[in-house]
Amino acid sequence: MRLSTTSYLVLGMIALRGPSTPYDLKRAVSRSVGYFWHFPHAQLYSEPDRLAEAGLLALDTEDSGRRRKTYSLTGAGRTALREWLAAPTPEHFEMRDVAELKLFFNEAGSPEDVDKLAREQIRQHEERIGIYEAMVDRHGAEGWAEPRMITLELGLEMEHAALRFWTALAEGDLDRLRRDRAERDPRGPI
Amino acid sequence: MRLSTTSYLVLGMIALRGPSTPYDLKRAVSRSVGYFWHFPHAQLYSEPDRLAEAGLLALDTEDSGRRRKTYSLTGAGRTALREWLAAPTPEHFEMRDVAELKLFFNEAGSPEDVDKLAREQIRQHEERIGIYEAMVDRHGAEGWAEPRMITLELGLEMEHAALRFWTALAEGDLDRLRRDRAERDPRGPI
DNA sequence: TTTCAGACCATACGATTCAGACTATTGCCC
DNA sequence: GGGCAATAGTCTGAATCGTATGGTCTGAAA
Repeated sequence: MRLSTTSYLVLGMIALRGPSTPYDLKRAVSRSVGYFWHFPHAQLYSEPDRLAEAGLLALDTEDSGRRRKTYSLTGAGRTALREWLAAPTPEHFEMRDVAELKLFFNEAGSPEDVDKLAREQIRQHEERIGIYEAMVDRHGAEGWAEPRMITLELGLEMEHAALRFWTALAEGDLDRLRRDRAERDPRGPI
Repeated sequence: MRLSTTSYLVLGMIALRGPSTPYDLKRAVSRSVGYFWHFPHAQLYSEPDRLAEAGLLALDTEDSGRRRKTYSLTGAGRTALREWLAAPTPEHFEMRDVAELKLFFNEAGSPEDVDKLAREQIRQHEERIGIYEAMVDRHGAEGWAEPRMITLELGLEMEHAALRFWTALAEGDLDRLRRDRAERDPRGPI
């Protein structure tokens, strides 16, 4: 069976959290990786069944009340996950950013559009930075010891990059952005 | 009819390029927005027909040889595009980054995995920066006058952010990343 | 003149993904 | 025992996806 990113998301989440119900997964995803990659929750209900069929998860069904289904990793599941983690990652990230698309097409619109767009993006990215910082705070100064907090740092770096860009654009000072970048990364182009 | 991001991609591209065949669109996309957002080319063949049906594009079919179909914007099409460009953009960008996912689940793998991942990402982002810089060069120092070059600047800013992160991770110096960021964005959290 | 490579161009299709509406259950407070 | 929020799960039609396949045109080698 072909394993998709969603498959590994499920395997990974169960590896980190221990045995989980689809609802557990849904909540865990929405409070972590869901911030940068959206996975529709319906998949988190159907995917575990596929994985169980393939022998990568073991299923345990409550025999009273809601009959919740709890899935746990099998040896094969853990192996599949480990192999994925160790394998090369050739795909470059994909940045699905509607704002960037609109910016690209701005010639077809009016200049005020760009202005409004930039201000809106600044607000959005500041808000997101606030959320991420709050998460960092909640885990205390020693949070960085926790491996799964590390991605937050990547998220913050990206958010700040976007914020700098839209701010420079709003202030009509893209040249300064370029100069700053050149200064900071002295290795220069390539 | 419900217009998707792909719809606006097609409308926008035709607005920028003038009348185009699906193949034109496919190439234009692959050399521009395709770098940050992947659109499967099959859609660029089917979507124009939907838009033509909705009256947003006009269709002109070659009457010899390949019978290529050329689509151009109608008034309604231009209006739809303008409205989209002027409308708010509530969605936050989505960063589909398999490397980030793997990093999040790294507890389930081995430390060498993270190391390999980081080195690979550094290579990838440096390569991509090279590509973007080459594009900038090709358009000369005055390139920034061209509106559609602006998105490249956002792309570069994001690439450098990712590069800084993975470099810091490889060097085990995430704290420095945080300090640098705090220094650069003195407004602090939020 | 034939043929062949390689670019150009287009469609088809089954599988997966998707949004989001909809339903049902549970625990708890009043 | 009514109301409500949180919990938990299902369904559906539509959109999207990757990929395989199959034409067509140009130019240069043979």
